[in-house]
Amino acid sequence: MGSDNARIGRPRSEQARQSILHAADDLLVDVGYAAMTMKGIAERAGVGRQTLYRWWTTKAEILLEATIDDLLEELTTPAEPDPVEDLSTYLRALGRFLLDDPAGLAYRALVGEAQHDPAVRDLVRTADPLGTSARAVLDRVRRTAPAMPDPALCTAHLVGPVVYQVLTAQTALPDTELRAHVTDLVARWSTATGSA
Amino acid sequence: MGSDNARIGRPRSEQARQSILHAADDLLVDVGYAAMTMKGIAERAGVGRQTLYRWWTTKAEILLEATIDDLLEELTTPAEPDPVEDLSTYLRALGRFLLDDPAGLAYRALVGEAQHDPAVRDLVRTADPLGTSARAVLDRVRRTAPAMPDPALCTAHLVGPVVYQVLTAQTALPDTELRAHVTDLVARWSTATGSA
DNA sequence: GTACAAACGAGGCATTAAGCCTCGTAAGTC
DNA sequence: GACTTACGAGGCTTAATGCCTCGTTTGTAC
Repeated sequence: MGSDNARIGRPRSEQARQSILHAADDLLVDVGYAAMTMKGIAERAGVGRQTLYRWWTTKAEILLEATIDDLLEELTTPAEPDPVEDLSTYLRALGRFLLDDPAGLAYRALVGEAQHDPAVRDLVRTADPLGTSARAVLDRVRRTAPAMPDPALCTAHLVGPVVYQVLTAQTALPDTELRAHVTDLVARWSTATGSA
Repeated sequence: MGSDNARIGRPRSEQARQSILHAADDLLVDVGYAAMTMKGIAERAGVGRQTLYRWWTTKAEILLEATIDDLLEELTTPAEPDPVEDLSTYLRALGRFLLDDPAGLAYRALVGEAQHDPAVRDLVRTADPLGTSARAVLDRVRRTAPAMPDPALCTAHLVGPVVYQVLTAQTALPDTELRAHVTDLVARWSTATGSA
């Protein structure tokens, strides 16, 4: 599908760009990722197909650009003094986001496509919107949790269960489980170590 | 793509079926999931395309059937007396499996496709091979961990971080992190409760 | 304001896979 | 040995991809 040549720049008209990104977003919600086509995006946006191919290589690229701002905004939760509360709030928001929000649907579709297409894998890994949002929360917690390891590992431990549950079961984890999970993590990160 | 009509039964010749399943498996490794086609599978297996459409609806269905046995076998780890050791061994095997094993590659591709196609989502959720394998290990641990909640939740907590890390970063979690994670889980499941 | 160049909408094109259809053939059953 | 069902082969319609060429518009240089 996608070749190697990367497009640089943007459409001349910012309004056209917004039309395209909105068209992609709407199409995803309307027909799903599989039935979403470059042709369909172009038609819904009222632009020529070549305009799409000029600035983007795949529908995944368009979709990521269309949703990344919403994604980062939705996953920015207010700081709370208690670390457990802070992280729980974040995970609750994450679960809701992945299940119900259009941008969450887009993120799931992109992670899915990343399993099929190496170019999309690199794209999502580089943007890493979920990791970025998690890092923001984890940085707040770090003051009270000196034993926190590498942020990437923390992120995986923190969000892994939630993401796994949504990807495989289309379900959110119950609140009590979320709290227990976060409590364990904070305890381990606060004291010297939690294992052998 | 996939309609609603479910195929029942199998090819008349078991040998033909094996050829098809092997062809699907090989094709996945050779060209990746995206470039894998029904046409390609049929040609490599030396069967007519209609034979594929007669018994399966999508390449995902073929792939799942082709790899589910390997998958369950690879993720069956020997019992160990210490629960922490038992679960750690399982998670280590899971990480290796998802990263390196052809059946692990297939599982990732299927989870990816499940984000695009509701039919595949149901298919994978019903088969739930990873959940099945995790349950086997968790059942062994249950004796020493009376406070374990719903197996589905336990599975999400146990394997979530590992799966997330592989899906998003194509990386395994380090051994020390795995142990710390498992230690926390076992501690919580052993005592009355780990949260408020 | 006029000239120029780049991007644009439109749509034609070759290529390819999906999924259905119909052939004639090869198995298994009674 | 007749009947039935699956089979391989491949033709077909439809539709998306990604490239191409047409005018035409639009923003900039003079």
